[in-house]
Amino acid sequence: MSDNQTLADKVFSELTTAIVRGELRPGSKLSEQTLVERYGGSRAPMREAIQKLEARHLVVRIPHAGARVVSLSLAELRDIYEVRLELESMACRLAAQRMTDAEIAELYGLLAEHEASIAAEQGQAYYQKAGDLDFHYRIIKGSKNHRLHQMLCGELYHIVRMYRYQTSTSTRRPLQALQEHQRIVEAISARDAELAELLMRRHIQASLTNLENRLAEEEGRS
Amino acid sequence: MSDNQTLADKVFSELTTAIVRGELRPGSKLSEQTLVERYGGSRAPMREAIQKLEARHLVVRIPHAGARVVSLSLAELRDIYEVRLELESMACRLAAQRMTDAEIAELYGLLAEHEASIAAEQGQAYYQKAGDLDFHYRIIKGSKNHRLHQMLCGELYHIVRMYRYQTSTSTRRPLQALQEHQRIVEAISARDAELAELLMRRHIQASLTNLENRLAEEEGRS
DNA sequence: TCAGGGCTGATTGTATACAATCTTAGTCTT
DNA sequence: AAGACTAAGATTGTATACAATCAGCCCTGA
Repeated sequence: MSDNQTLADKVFSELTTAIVRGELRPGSKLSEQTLVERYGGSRAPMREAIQKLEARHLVVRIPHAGARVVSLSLAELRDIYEVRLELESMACRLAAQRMTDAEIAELYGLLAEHEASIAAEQGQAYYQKAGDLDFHYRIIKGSKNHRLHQMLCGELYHIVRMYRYQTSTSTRRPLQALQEHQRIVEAISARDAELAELLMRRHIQASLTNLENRLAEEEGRS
Repeated sequence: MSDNQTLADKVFSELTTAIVRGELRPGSKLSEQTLVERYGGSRAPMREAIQKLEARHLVVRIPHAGARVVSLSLAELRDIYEVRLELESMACRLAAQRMTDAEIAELYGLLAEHEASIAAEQGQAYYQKAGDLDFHYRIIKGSKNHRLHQMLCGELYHIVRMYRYQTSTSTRRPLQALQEHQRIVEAISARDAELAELLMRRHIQASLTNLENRLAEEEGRS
C-alpha cells in the first residue's frame, strides 16, 4: 500500500528535493544514463521522472539534446513573483471567506509557536523559513480552491524556494514578518476579505520590489 | 527541420485537439495499446504523450490503472474560473502598462474586424468565439509576463474551451461582448491600468457567476 | 590561421519483451 | 440474493535492444 508509488515517482521526488535544495545546480545536465547509475533501474522510469520535472518547470528539455536544470533569468523570476503575488493575495481573500473557525484557530496556534521560537531565539533562519512556508501553505489551503492550491504549491513554490537563497527576503526580518502574519490572521478572523488580501499583497510585495530593483540595476549596467 | 518534433509530440497535439473538441469524451479511457493502434509507433511515445497530457491536466493518470480524459465537477470548474478571472484581470492591468502602441493599434484593428463580421451577420458563433479567444490571447501576451501567458494559455484555456459548450457564455451575446472589449481597449489605450483590470474582471465575472448559480442549485438539489 | 565538412562517440527517441499490478468475471459461502 | 474470494485476462510499469539525432573533434583546403 505504501509501495504503491512507482519508481519513477520516487526518482522524481528525490530529484525535486535535490534541485530545490541546490544540490543540482541550475543549468547542470541530467542525462538519463547518469540517473540510471545513481538511482538504479532502467532508462524508462528515469525518462518519466524527467518528464514530470519538466511538467513542473524544474528542468528544461530539448528534443534530442537532453534535459537541464532550469536556470531562470531575473526577468523570468520577476514574472513568477508577479504571478505569485496575485495568486497568493487572492488565496488570502478567499481564505478569509471560506476558512473554518477551527482552521483559523490553528493559524493562531501556529503564530504562537513562531513567536515563542523567535523569542527564545532558538528559531534561526531555518525554522523561521519553514514556519513561513507553513503559514503561507495553510492560507492557500484555506482558500478551498484546489486548482489555486495546485498552481501555487505545485508549480510556483518550488521555484520560489529554489531561488530564495538569492533573494534574501523574509528571512532577515523574522520579527516584522511575524507581525505582518499576525495582522493577516486578524483580518481573516474578522472575515474582512479585502483587508486580508491587501495585507498579504503588501507582505509579498517587498520581495517583488526588491527583485525589480535588482532587475533595473542590471539593465542599467548592460 | 520541420520534422524536428518527435512522434510523442505529434500524438500529444492530436490528442489535445481531440479532447478540446470533445471527440474524446470526459471520462473515456486512453489505453496505450489503443493509441498504438490508432496512431502507429510503439507504446513508449504514447506513454510520453499521455504524460504530457497529464501535465496539462487534460487527462488523469492512476498508477497501474491507466489514463482517463479529465472529467471535472462543477466545483472544480468553478475553481478554474476563479483563477482565470484573477489572472486574466491581472494580465489586462499589466497590458495597459506594457503593451506597445503598435500592439494597441492591432487590438483596435481586431475589434474593427469583429464589428464588421457581426454587422454583416456572417460572424456566427464560431467566428465570434475564435475572435473572442484571439482578443483575450493578445491581451495576455501584452502583459509581457511569460509565465502568466504559459499558465493562462497552456494550462487553463484548454479546459475552459473544452467546457465552453456547456457554460454557454460569451457566445450568445456577441454584441455586448464586443462593446465590453471596446471599453477594455480604450482603457488600455489610455494606459489606465486599474480601469482596464476592472473592466476585464467584470467581463469575465459573468461566466463565473453563471457557473456559481448552477453550482448552488445543484447543491440545493442534492 | 581560420572556415567548413565529415566522421566518431555519446545521448536521446523508439521498438520490443518481460514482470508486476489491476480489473473483471465467475464461483462459492453466508 | 448479496458479498467476498479467486483466477484469468488485460493493462501498465520496467528492462533491454536498436535506430536516429546531436555534439565535438579532426582533417582538409584556401
